Amino acid sequence: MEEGLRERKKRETRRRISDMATGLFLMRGFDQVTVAEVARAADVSVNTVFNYFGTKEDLFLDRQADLEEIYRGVVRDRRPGESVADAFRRDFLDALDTGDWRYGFHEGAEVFGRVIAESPALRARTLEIERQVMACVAAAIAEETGADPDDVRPELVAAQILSTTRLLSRHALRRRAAGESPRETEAWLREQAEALFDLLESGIGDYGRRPLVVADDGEAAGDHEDDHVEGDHGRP
Amino acid sequence: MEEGLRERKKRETRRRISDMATGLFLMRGFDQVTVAEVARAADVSVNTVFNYFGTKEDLFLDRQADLEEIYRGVVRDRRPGESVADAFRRDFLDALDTGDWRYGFHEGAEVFGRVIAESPALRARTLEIERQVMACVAAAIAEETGADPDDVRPELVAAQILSTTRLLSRHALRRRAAGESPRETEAWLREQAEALFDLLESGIGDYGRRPLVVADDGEAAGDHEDDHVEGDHGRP
DNA sequence: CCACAATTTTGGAGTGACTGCAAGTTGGGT
DNA sequence: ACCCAACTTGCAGTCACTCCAAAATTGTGG
Repeated sequence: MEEGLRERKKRETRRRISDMATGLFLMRGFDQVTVAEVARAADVSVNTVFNYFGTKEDLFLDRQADLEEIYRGVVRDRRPGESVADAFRRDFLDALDTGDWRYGFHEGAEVFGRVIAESPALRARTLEIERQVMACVAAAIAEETGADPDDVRPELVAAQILSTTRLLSRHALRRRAAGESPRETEAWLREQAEALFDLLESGIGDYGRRPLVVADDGEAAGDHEDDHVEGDHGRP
Repeated sequence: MEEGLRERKKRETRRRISDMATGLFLMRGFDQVTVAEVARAADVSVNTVFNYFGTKEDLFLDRQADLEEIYRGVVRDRRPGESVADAFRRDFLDALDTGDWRYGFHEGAEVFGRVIAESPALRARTLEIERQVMACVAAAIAEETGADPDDVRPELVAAQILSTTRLLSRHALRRRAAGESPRETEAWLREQAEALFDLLESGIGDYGRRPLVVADDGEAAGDHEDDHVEGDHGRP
């Protein structure tokens, strides 16, 4: 059985709902659009929406599976001589070249990012997805290197690499949102990616080290800078 | 003005609500307790609960400000000769000695952890808090080292260090939940903390590196456990 | 073409978090 | 005693989400 009418209609309905939802969210913001509206736009009932998507957030963020598959590939298909960190560095720079969506460089990524940034619910879901992707990458690394089940290092490596790429993506979005041109942002990203991955690979063990002996006249690396701490105890 | 009756009552009410809520959540789980129940237990109206706490999750997770203050101190008060990573390693091991709550080693942490793990809403909020704490630590590092506002390294260092401690805490909770004794878990933690911080400080650049030359005969491709950097993960 | 079963869709009636508003109630200063 | 401000409360409403049973639709065998 290649594909019955039933399967096709289901796929189409799902696609229609997802597209309508994405369009509305991009246009008016996540919190300003109700699920009922999405349902009406897609010409289905609210219950049908929840039949296809577990939560409202899933209407907007439904690429987790793809992401996991891609990252698994990055780990699995790394080249001879490449470490895991090397492979991700290359993948990041490749994605930068091709404008791939996986790190948020695709066309319209700024709008996408803004919508997420403006909605607490979407931010939360994004973090949860990142966590699960991290676990997935850790599992891939563990399997690939044949690490002991009790070995925590695969998780550490995954966390550190993905922290790095996430940091780069976030800053790229912020810069684009602040009006920087794509060219500038890309150049900045390329430079920073090299710097951060270098730091990542060689270790942060010396970062911010206090000088053992206090020079009485000049100031050595990483010194005082105490005006007053800007108190930000507030809750969100 | 020292403290009027009004202030005292407010403080007491807030405390009563928080305590009642925590007690109920620990006993029956977060999702099994409604805000209305908390309100009834604290002898206030539902609106009053939301007057003190912005969301239901905040009833359970209200230590973010404390956490930020502590971590700021760890960065600011690191000793001569200590790097940021060193300071956090020391803080982690100190907390392990004193059974401090900040990394989840305090009495009853398992129940606490289980309640969080079982509620998607609480998990999400936890991630958001971790993100904000990370930003706070990054800011502290940037200020302390006098880093350029465009320098991304403080954020990277903060992310990596906190990823490490989070990883350790999470595994500790899982082990305790799986029935391991406090003594065993503590010993495991001490060992792993040293190993992970060592890896963190010296860099993960070689982790999982594929061999450059492939022996052509047989199957020496690269799915054996000898293709990752050696390191002892001797367990007790 | 006609049952008949399996699956999908839908409406309706909840639940629970959270908001806004207008009316109490209380504490502090005069 | 009086008043203002802050705090509390009840009430009505929105919205995401769930449960359930009744249609509507599709696939299958006669």
